[in-house]
Amino acid sequence: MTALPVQGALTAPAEDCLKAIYDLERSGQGAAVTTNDLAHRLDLAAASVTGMVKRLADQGLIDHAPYRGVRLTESGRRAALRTLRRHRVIETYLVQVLGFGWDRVHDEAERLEHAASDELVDRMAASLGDPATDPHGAPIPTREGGIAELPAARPLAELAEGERGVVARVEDEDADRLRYLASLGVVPGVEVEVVERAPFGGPVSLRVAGTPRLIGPQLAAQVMVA
Amino acid sequence: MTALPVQGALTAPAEDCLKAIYDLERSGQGAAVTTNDLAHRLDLAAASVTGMVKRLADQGLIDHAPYRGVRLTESGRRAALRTLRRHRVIETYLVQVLGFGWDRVHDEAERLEHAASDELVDRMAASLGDPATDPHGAPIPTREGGIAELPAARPLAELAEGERGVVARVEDEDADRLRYLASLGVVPGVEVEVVERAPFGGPVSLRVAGTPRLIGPQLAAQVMVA
DNA sequence: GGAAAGATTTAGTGTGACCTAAACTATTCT
DNA sequence: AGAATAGTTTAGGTCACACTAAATCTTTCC
Repeated sequence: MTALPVQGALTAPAEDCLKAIYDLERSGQGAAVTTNDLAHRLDLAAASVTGMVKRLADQGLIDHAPYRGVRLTESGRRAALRTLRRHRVIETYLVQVLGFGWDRVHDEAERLEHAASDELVDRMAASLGDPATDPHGAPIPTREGGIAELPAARPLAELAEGERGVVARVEDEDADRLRYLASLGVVPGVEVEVVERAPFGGPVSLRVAGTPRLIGPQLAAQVMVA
Repeated sequence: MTALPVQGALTAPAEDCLKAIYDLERSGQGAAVTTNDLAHRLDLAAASVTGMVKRLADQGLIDHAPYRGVRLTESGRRAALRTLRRHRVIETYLVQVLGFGWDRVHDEAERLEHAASDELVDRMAASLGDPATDPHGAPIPTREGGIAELPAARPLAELAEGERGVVARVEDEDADRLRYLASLGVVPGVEVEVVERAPFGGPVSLRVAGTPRLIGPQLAAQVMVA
């Protein structure tokens, strides 16, 4: 496209790629992010990622060691955080001000984040009282490019029987799964208690704010509790 | 980019082109819109317009008679009005809810209109009480694709000495000119009276809500009064 | 009516972003 | 260590969107 990005000149695919790298660097501890990981995450052919990576490296946003992986540079990290801030502020605004469903905001924000100016995002944030987290419980980077460490939390899937905690965030972008979790009452802030865990990564039986629920292992891995 | 358009699959440049055609069809009465007009309006080389026109014609959005010009089809008109609605709702929202200046919203809306879903736009419109016009006084197309006729109004530049009226809209997209007009108090709704007109399209001396002002001929041509 | 002027289209380039298929590198397994 | 496997890059193709330069069509003006 060429649909033209707001200003500093990054294209939407480039911003998406940086965001994905940022995210994968966070989860995979310290290891360089591989082409394959990115391809899966972005739903692209690996060869396409190689091309994007080359462009980003040319712009000094990432370091690329061929066949070895990719790492954000300082300026790449800043760009990623700027996009992440946009995304999360927009999500929060859509939910809190415009009444979008928790599970519906992701795609909308995914598009708007590439079109909204920093000023717009700052105004949205200000009108929300500069919230620290988005509706899924993820921290919102500040205007200045800082970001709170993810509050310590373990996946629900790893809690032992009898343990209890409060849902800190839900790390999922799939609307169906989010909707399903929301329908069970599993949203940031509610208290959960693990009643029983099937072995070998089976389903988890729990109490969500008192009522008994059963959720599968994949889902349980996305729900972070503190 | 290919920054990816919201859904039905039109790209941002394509939407911009349709909007421009719609607009030019309105102003030039009945005549087909020429490649050159579009090139000027969109700030592109004429050859680039020919290419875009070909793509739009292939999709049945316009009829193109080579060397003769272009006309919107029914479906092209609908697409143009959808984009126009997005644009004007977004502008209105930015001004009324987020406190943007009247003169600053255009560029922001220009980008957002290609990323915002119909649902988002409808929610914005609803939260504004489904306004009929945008901050510049231009009518906002409805959800259903209708649009009010532009209220009858003449350019300020054509009023005779002694005539008075109310500013209906300001047909300009240039932020500097809008800011200047706003600084003179020339915004939709205010009463103006022509005190004196220099001949041969010279400046116009007027009273804006009582206070004397002087504005040049180009600007006066953009200010529509009823 | 024909030639100059002006508008429009065609031809040929370049870039970003995607793809598949083939070549290559690194790792892992015996 | 060498071969199979898995992951990565290169090669080559496509499409949308821009450009300039060259052809072509229309109109307008004697």
